[in-house]
Amino acid sequence: MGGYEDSPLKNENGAGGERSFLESLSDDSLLNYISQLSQGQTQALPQKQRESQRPRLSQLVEHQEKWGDRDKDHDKDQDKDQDQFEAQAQAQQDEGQDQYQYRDQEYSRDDYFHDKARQQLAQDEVFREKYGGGKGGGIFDGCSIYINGFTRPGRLQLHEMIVLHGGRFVHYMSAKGQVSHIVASNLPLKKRVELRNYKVCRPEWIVDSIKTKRLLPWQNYSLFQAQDQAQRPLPLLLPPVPVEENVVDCKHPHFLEQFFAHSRLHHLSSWKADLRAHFLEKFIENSSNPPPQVAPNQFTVLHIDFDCFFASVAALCTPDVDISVDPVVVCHGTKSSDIASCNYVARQYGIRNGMWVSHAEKLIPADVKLVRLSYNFDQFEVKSKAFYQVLHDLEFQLVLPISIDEAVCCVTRRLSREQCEELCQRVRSMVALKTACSVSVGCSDSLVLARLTLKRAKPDGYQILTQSELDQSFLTGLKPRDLPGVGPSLVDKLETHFQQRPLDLAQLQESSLNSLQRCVGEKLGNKIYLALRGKDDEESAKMLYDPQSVFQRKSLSIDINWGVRFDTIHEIDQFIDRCTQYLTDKLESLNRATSQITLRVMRRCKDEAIEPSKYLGMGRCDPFNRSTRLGVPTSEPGIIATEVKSSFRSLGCPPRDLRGIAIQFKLEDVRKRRTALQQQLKLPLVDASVYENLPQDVKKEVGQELKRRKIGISKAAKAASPAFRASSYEERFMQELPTQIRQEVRNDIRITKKARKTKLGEMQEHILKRQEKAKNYKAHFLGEASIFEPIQFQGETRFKKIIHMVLEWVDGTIPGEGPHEHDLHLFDKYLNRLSDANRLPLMLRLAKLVATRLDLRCEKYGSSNGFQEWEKVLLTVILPKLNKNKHTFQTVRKLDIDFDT
DNA sequence: TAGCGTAGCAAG
DNA sequence: CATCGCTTGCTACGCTA
Repeated sequence: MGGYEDSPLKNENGAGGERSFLESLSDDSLLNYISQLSQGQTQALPQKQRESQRPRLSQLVEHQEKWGDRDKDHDKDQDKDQDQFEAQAQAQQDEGQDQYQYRDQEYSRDDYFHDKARQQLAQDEVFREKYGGGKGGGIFDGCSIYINGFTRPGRLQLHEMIVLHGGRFVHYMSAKGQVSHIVASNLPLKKRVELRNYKVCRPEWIVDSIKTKRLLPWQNYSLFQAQDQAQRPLPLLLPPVPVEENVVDCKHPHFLEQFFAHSRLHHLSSWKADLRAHFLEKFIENSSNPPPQVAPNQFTVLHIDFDCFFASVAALCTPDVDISVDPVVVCHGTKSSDIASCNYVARQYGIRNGMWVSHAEKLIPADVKLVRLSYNFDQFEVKSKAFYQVLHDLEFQLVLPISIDEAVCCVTRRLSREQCEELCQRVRSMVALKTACSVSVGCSDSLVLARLTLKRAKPDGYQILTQSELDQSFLTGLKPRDLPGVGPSLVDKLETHFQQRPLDLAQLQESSLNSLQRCVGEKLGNKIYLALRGKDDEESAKMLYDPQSVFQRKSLSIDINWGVRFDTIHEIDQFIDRCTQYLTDKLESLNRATSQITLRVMRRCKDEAIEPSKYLGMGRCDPFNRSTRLGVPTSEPGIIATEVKSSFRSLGCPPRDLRGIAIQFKLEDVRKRRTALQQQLKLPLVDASVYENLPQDVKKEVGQELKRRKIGISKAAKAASPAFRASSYEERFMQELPTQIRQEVRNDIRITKKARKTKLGEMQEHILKRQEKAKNYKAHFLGEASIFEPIQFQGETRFKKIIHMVLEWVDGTIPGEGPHEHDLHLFDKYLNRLSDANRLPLMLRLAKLVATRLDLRCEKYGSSNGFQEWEKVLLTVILPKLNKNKHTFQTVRKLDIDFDT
């Protein structure tokens, strides 16, 4: 089984930006190709040749068999489709809204576009012969040119010029490697980024080359240079664009980055994750040595923690601030800004961490000045590093990271009181020496007591107490809140349950296990019961006995609950895309995958002000959760984003009421992954013997490509026949739909298939059942921005009727002048509404049907204005809509249809 | 009764 | 100016097969 190190090939575009031949293949084609190579059926071409000739395996291997009688069958298929349509339409006439109908469409790869491309190549040839373009010796010999968007001169004229002068006119950007030049007059930013590695030039390149009768250097006509110059602001009219430093608009592409850069909580979380990862790394590295086994009750632990870490470090970095005299707080602002950390002088006035600055100001006497310091995240890291270095140098058997400023250190034997004293003092003086900050230390023979003694030791001190020394007097001064795992909510529960406010730990110790469990639940009750006796519960002790499992990452998530203000679902979609990208990048670097995604949406409470008192804060919100199982682990941003967007819609939160978003991935178990799962879940595998048989020169390349795609090489797979197990395209297609839609499609297929075979009665029963279900579903989810709102076109909401209408419209206008502008505008609006509602399958189906229609009429009307107009509509209106959601577009890419225009 | 999805909580 | 309310993991609880 090959390892899965970080993929070196990720997005690695070579000069010229061409994808390598292997990269351009779909998984199936790749596997097919490998197996053929292995059997010597396909000639392994040298790199150069492969690049230029670029055999379309998809065509060679899979099309050929079907090609012959495909055209003949086409009309028949179409009729059959229509019949099915009618049958369903009939059966569902009374349902009124059959919006969720999808049909078992064959989205096979031998599609309109391939047929079309073939035909057009042939046409070009005819054209060239007819008008006597140079056979060889043409100006554009060897150039494959693609025209993007509106140009001047127009597409048709350029097409003619290119073909007549020996060039190849590329109609669709299906495999980007096939294109040598792209001609465009203007490109939107997104496109520019996408195509930045291509030779993109203005149409004048073609015109001028023909004029001068030689191929001019394309660089002189580079579109990007021209556009960059055009976009540069005039120096006097516009003020210099400031470097955007503080982006607080969540619609801005760099919002996440900016927000995180300033968020203390984000820093705390990621520091913690880093520390844990680092710990694991070391732990595994050292596991060749005898691993530090902690025997039950035979250890000493020190819980070590900085005194008001942020405040101390920030004060150290600021001259004229004395942490022992001035009341210091660390915060961003002056009013509704959270206090991240305050020193003990400030605490004397009742100021606490988490309090708003405005509140703190009120607590301070008029003659005292509250010192507000800003965060210095870099310095926090520096101090923390020094801190952990000290701990490592002290040669504890275990240094368990709790957070940036806090650690639990373990000695795997019981130390005498004197030894404990010495150790505590040693730690404190060493840290003070290296960081100029004070830490406090709690020391005991259990984790929980170390934690409690630490509380007592603060600030700037240490305390030692063993389980046997624990008595009433120690507990008397402590509150339930001091127990680990007990927060405000549990305190309230306990105080209510025991009718004692405030509640003392000494009192609580007297209550029975049973009583505690009734109050807070089984496990928590037990945990508190044990803690009051100085003992660790099993869950907490795991940290000592099996730190590896405790520190192993089990989930990955992103939470944004500040600055979230959107107006439209598109903006939210974009935001989801960015969040997903952020997470999948991490997934990639962790080399892990997810198969369960949870979306949490924070929605403004009905009675909460639009703008809460905290600047850009979330205010009071209602949370909504939705989780989805993918069935197959993935790290593909496209698949994941589709899923999340779908979940978002199903929660029906109006865009303007959104105040927070969280996306969480449950991670696959690291040990089970890749071996058992791959086989169980039918991920494609390449047989090791097949791989071994590959010619040497290709083997390495193929190996890298397989790794990039996370396709395993299996020694176990059957040596002989099917070299891989790849699911059908239909299945693949389904895999990439949002689960919710997928379920509907599946359901539909099942019903259609069954209805074909079974008796009328059964069919009706099914339909009744489904109607019922659909009704319930609908009742549940009807709301703003729901995906289930009926979408109208020409006063019609039934999709099958709409399809009929559109097809009639297409048919009726092809022989003439094409669609009327007004009609087109209405159609465009309808498509937008579909797109807004994420009704991808409907859009796909519509696109596919129009494409098929054009295909059918091509022979007869191919040269008519109407046909060409419609072709333009397909390429510039319909398909770009599918492209708009790049993530869903993936589905399409896999099918080898390229919807780029 | 196990397993699932959702919600809530605590921690730093 | 404001302000940067994250992220992980456990537990409880209600529901359903």
